[in-house]
Amino acid sequence: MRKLDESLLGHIPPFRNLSRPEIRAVLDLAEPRRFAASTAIFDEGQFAERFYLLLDGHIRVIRTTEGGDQVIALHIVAGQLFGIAAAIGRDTYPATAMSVDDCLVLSWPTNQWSKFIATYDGFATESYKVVGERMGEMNNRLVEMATQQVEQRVARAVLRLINQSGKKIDGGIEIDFPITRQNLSDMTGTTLHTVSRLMSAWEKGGLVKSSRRHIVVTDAHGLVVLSEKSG
Amino acid sequence: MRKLDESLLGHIPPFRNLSRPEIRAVLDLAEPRRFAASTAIFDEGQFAERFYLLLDGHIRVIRTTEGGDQVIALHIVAGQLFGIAAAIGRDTYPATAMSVDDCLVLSWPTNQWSKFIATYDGFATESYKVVGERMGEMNNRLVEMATQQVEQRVARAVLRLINQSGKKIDGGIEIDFPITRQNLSDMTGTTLHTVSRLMSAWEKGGLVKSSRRHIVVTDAHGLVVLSEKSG
DNA sequence: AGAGCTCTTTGTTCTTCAGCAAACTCGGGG
DNA sequence: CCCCGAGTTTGCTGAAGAACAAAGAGCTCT
Repeated sequence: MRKLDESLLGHIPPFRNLSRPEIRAVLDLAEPRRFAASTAIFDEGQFAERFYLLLDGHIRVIRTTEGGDQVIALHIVAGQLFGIAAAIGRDTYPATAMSVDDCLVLSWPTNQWSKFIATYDGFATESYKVVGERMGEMNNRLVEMATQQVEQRVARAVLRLINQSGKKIDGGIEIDFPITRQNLSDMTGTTLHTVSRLMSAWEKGGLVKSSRRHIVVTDAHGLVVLSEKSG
Repeated sequence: MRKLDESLLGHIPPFRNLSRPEIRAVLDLAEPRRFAASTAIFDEGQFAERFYLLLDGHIRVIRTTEGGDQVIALHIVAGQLFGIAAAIGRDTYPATAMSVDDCLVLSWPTNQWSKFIATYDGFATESYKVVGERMGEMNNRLVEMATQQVEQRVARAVLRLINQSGKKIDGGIEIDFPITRQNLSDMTGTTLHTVSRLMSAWEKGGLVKSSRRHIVVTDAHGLVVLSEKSG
């Protein structure tokens, strides 16, 4: 296997403060791997053998209920750690990680976690910041779910997606990975039918443009206004 | 001020592995304080100057929306750390902490956090476990909010409360702190009216007994069955 | 090019639960 | 001891959105 290049990690927050030789050491322990779209990287409840860094692509973190309902807890974008059960004192993964598109990931054995934390300057801080951000996001979503109507929730979900991984194109901002109405409904606790109706209405109102598994927001401000409309 | 007794901390998880002199050192840095019922200990967004340990009483962690809606994110029971913004790389509190009943708390300056983590054996591990547990609980609630009906959600909320701080009395398990229908509705994203109706129905069905700000679960198993009823 | 997916749209019906309204009850403070 | 306020109950109405149903539209694989 070809050696991984050090420039891969140099600019990624948890590794930003590391010296060249340190990055080399980290990379030598890493296992790189490609996942095709819609592949499970690990499953909820599984023993957390490794922790991961997403280098390229998008990952969905999913929980499934006994009843078979799916809830998308969050999306991971390139440059983020995931599967870091160890960071929160767990030894199993709390949710399933599924590749959305083609993904390139690095992973390390979980037993290296405490070494990384102890050894590498800034790694602990940045990792816990990631935990904090995810917690904050979940918290916000909890509040939304408890207080907002479906239309507001879906609008916010779309806005969150374009903030996290929107790509500016002419005529708007596009979500740069495939996403279905069903996915959006799994993020907001509604049905694909309702999402479809909302999207149609928004499209008529000139807020978005969408095609199969693809969404472009043409009037982000309008969506924000909508998402703040008091129920 | 009278010196705090070492037995206070000896059995509390994050401090369990500490030696006598270490506990002494920790206690000497702590500021003990009593809060009357329904007092804010800190507010959402405020600079996280200190972190806390609840020695006695119950605390509600609350988020308030611009629209004035309240959402109860979680309850803290005696023996738990709270206000540990530092653990998740934040410098402000993500939510408001409000005493439910009379509370006795210890607190330390946040700048001691990293010292505690670095110095005291087991403190880091246990603290991150706490973060993990809360994250898990929030995650579960998110899934519930997205997939379950009101009755199931309220049933689960009550069950969670008796698990966390239920007291066995004859004839059932009581929630050992004051709680209103409004509170329960703030935990489940519904209205006090709906909760009231549910409680009345449950009382008729022999599942609970309740009076003003006080709930006793007389048939926990029945509630579990109810909470699992597929929507 | 066609078959067969998966994804999307749109219509109709039905349920759940929020909103509004008003009365009642408990408990504590003046 | 009575008043007042916080907490609770209950009835009624209406709206949001889920469920059910069915058809249409792109992609992809032979």
